[in-house]
Amino acid sequence: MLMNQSPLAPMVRKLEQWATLTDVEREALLALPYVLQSLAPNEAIIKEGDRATHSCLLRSGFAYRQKLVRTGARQILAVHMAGDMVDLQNSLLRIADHGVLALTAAEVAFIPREAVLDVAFKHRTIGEALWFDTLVDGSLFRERIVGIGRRDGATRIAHLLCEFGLRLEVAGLGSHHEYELPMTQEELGDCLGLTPVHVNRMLRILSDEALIERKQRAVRIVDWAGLVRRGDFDGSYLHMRSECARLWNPVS
Amino acid sequence: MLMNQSPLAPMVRKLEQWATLTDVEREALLALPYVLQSLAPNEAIIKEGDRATHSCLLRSGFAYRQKLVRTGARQILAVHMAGDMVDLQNSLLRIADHGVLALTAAEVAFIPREAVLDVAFKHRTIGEALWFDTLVDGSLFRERIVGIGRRDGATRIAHLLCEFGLRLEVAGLGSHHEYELPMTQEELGDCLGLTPVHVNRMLRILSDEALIERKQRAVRIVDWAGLVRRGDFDGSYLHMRSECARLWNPVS
DNA sequence: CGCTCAGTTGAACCCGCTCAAGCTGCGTGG
DNA sequence: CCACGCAGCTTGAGCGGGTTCAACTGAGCG
Repeated sequence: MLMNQSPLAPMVRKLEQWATLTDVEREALLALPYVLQSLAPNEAIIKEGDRATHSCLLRSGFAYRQKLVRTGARQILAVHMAGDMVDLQNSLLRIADHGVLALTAAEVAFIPREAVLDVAFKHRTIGEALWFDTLVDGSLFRERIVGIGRRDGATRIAHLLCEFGLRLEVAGLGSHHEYELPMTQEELGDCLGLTPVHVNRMLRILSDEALIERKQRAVRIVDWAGLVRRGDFDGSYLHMRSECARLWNPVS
Repeated sequence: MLMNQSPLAPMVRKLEQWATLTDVEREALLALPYVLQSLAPNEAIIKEGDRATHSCLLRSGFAYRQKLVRTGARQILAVHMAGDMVDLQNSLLRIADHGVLALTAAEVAFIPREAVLDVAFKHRTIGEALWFDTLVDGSLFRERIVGIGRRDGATRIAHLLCEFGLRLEVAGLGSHHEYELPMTQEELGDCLGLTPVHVNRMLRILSDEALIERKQRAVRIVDWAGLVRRGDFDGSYLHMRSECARLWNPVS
């Protein structure tokens, strides 16, 4: 089993965060049919309103979900990174209620919706893991609602920086306290319900408070515990394995 | 099969919105083990941080999901009505990342988590319907993010009034253009990321614009098409059967 | 009849927005 | 190798939607 050479290997890695898979199950996942594709920044994976026939595994790069309002403003709903299944949501619901786009250059694998459902219901553990994955996405949406609804600008940004660092580290893409942000300040604003100008000012404040250091898009978190406090961050909502809890709960 | 007399009948009704069930499947659902309970307003169904062992069917009344921030502010994430499965999210994820409380007096049926999973994976159609149900919850979360992040107060309220009316009508609990709001203005505010004072003023504006009429909590939508426009409402995100589309798309 | 909770209204304030100008880094081409 | 262009970042000044604080009204209830 040459798992690491399969284009679908990142999906196996991801699902093993949620469940322990047997060899048979891993093979069943790797045997899924797929079509590979490379995407340029801002190229659409699926457009709002489209009929989704395929699910999409993000193999490299970053992607984001978005919705537009009548005035033309954009709201970014979530940012995804290599290993994420970026379109279980839309593909299972059939009609896409939101768009998914490449944030950076990205490689994706499209898997037919029916094949995903078949493997999910043939192998209960896989099914539970996929379902769980969509539920964790939901948990991130909930935390986003709380942030935008009830936290001020600086807190929102601090929170996002914590979340992003942790997710990158768990995905094996970097360190939680030093990484490259793949988005512009405008995109950050659309993510957090702020204007780019305000994002800029709030980032400066976090720097001035000696919580982070920045050089272009590179972020170094100088005072992790401080940023966690500043961002009112409690990572339980990420539903990661318990080992990670030390990162947002400095006491334990 | 005395379906209508089973306390679990509302769940069957709900799932049949998402899938066509056979008699065998209906019976399998009604045969699920459960424990009934009555709840007073603001009584907790599950608290944030608890280990969830049961899923919960809301048989009557209203319930809501919430998260608290450090400052003490509350964000209401979703409001649920009779027939909704209010805790698939938490119970499948095991550790509750948000609390669920009764909004009004309510009757619920607790179903063991494992029994739900068993029936979902034994009957694929049921499994798909339950999964679909959690995905639709996710879709509502996404729309909420858009509203709070990118729409102003009056628009948010108009949008919520449209959503609520439609959901009540589809659940068989009322008419989309005339119903009783089960929440206080403070709760509305916590739902929409506004203060109660501002909710009050925005409701007045919608009245002044002759879109709605109010008498205490009773809402009558005088100009449905106008409110849909005012609230930038497009109900696709509810993923209802296509017949409903006429309600938010006055053209067709 | 008086208490309490929800709703209503007014006035002052402030966080975040808007508009606008300048800056920085970097790719491109002459 | 420099000039140019452009996209993203930075900073300032003024404005406004929504908040905060506070007082008052009204309905339900013991």
